[in-house]
Amino acid sequence: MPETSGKQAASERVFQQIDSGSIGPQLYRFLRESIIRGELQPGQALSESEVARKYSTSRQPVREAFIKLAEERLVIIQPQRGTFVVKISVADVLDARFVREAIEVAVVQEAATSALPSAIKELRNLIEQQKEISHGHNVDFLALDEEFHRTIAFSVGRAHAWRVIENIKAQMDRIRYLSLDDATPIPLLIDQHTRIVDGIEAGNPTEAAAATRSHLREIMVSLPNIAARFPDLFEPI
Amino acid sequence: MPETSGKQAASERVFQQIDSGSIGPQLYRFLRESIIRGELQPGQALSESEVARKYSTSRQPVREAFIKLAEERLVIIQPQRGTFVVKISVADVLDARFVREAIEVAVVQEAATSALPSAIKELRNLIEQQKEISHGHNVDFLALDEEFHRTIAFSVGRAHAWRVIENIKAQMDRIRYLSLDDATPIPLLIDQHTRIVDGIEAGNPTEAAAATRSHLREIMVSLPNIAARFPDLFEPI
DNA sequence: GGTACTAGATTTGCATACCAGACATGTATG
DNA sequence: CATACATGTCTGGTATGCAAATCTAGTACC
Repeated sequence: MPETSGKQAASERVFQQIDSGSIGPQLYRFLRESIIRGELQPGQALSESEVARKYSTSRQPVREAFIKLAEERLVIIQPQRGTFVVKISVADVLDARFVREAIEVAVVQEAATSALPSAIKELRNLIEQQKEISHGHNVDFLALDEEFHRTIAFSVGRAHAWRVIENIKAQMDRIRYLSLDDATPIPLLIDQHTRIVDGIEAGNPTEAAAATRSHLREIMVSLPNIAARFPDLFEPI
Repeated sequence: MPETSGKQAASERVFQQIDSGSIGPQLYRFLRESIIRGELQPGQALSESEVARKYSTSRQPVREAFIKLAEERLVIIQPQRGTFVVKISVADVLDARFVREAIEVAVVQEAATSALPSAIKELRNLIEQQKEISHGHNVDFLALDEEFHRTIAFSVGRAHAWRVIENIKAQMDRIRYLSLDDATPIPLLIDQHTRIVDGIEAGNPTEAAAATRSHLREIMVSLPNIAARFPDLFEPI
């Protein structure tokens, strides 16, 4: 214990990446990513004190992180029993998808009526980057895909709408990480991205919306397969 | 201090209404309502220890409530400075309205294609109740209005979508409480509700969506007036 | 062998103690 | 008079201790 006070040297912590701010939110982001990536298995127990020990902090920030995760339905806190990574619920995924489609379609329609040329250029640029992803690096595609959707929202000043989507999206992302290999082929997704930008550039909200809808419905194709392949990770229906 | 242990008799607490669960979430709901109703003024400081004393609890649950309120942008936590009720931001209200419209239009469209007769009956019933509200009891109308919208969502199994709306709605509700007297006349709002249900019953998603959109845009009419009338309660642009 | 019970270990919720940073105020200094 | 500075008091962030509920293991008993 070389530290004189409670505050730990930030660089000692495993989860300290480029994160800033106080420990609670940092832990939240770290655990959230771990759950989404499947590194923390559905059903697994997460005790406050255990996590606190592991990351050299106290129970307090851990507790705050747990509460946030519980609001997103990524963990469930059972008082006096324990906190557990929730199994993936098909219903939750579909609920999240529904809300995401509703918001994102509205955003894209706005973009189709008012996006600046610079934004369209940025989107085309992102699509080019997506094309350059080597076969098998599907994780990299996920990041670029997220950036693509976020860029659309920000291009019309809908940062708040994106924040709502971002929260909700966690449930969908768990599926995407599970289906890294047998999901919709990347070239097809890139085509869909292209259609979206085409609709935006053409100033055609209807077309852009339709393209966004079919793009966001791809997950409904892979979902049943994934649920069948990993029954242990899913909530029984 | 007649209590032997830390746990207080629940009935002693002011905010104990019909609330259940642990103290943190209860406090959250209570403070949230207080802010929405304007009983806690925008700009007002809320110290953790002060609130804890006032409601005979410790700082811990208060802290959890503050964090939740901060996520909804109802308060802002400034470390080592204080926590303050945020002034109403016109941009935040419009952001919330945009997302709400997107989600709720999607829900209503679903309702128009698959709502059961029993749900339609319930909605008509709610409209009748709204008509019976005596002049000047606008607060009662707010409750029935909320129930109307929630009923539509639940009638098509979109509880999750409603939960998202509910969170976001806080920003809009602050305006509605400020504009209790000079807002859109209640009979007009009831007409709009009727149009929505008509569209649903007719199985006409387009009509139901259009009615919902215009209904949810009413706030944009009153917003500038309110912002002009209560400049102190609003974030300077 | 099976069942009821008890003791211990864990769990989260809540309370309390301590810390560093921000701020207001009063004072000394130019 | 103005400015720099010391200081006391507030804040939220963190650490820790305690209580109640729950689960587990083992044991005694039938």
